[in-house]
Amino acid sequence: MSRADQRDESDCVCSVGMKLTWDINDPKLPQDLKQFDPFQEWTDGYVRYIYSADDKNAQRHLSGWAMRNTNNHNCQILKKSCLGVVVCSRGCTLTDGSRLQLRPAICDKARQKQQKKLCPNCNAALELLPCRGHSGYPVTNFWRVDGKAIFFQAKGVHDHPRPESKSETEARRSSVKRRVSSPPFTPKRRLIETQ
DNA sequence: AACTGCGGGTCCA
DNA sequence: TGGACCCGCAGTT
Repeated sequence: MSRADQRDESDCVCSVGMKLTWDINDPKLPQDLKQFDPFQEWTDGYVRYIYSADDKNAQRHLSGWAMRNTNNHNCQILKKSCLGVVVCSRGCTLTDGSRLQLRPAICDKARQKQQKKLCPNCNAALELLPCRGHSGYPVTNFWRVDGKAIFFQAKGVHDHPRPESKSETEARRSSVKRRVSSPPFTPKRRLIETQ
């Protein structure tokens, strides 16, 4: 195993991370790097990148996918696994012709609340499509800081649509808040957001 | 309130 | 032994 990385070495438009041979679990990672990868928000597949330790997005271990922290009992390597995407159970079509693809809440409790809400478009139930892209289990992302570099490795191919990016979700949340503007008691009409 | 990372702990192959 | 996952804690946004 672990030779899955050799796939497309041919079209070497590849990243810095893929030009080198390394694994996130290696005792020694490549040193004295002269070049880094630009941050990749939507990684997919069995890929590796090497970011600069100065890259803000890499520092925050960001991803477009909704990734939650996973305890791997290794304080050197941060591991995250994908939560999938929240869709309308009826698969309704939005006015722009697209489908609802909400970002699953990262916090367990918040996600349970989220799943009880209804589709903001057609009021059908929401459905969480779990990620099964890594041999039946969620896609995993690994982050490891070493020297002036942040090493990133992903395992698995997402088998579901993309959720809203984090920034999109935050933008929507704050716009809803602005519209409703802190309701003290609102017994009715709290199905969309906020609580 | 929700996000993020940590780490103790369980279950299972 | 390692991976998936649950849970609570704590600091941050």
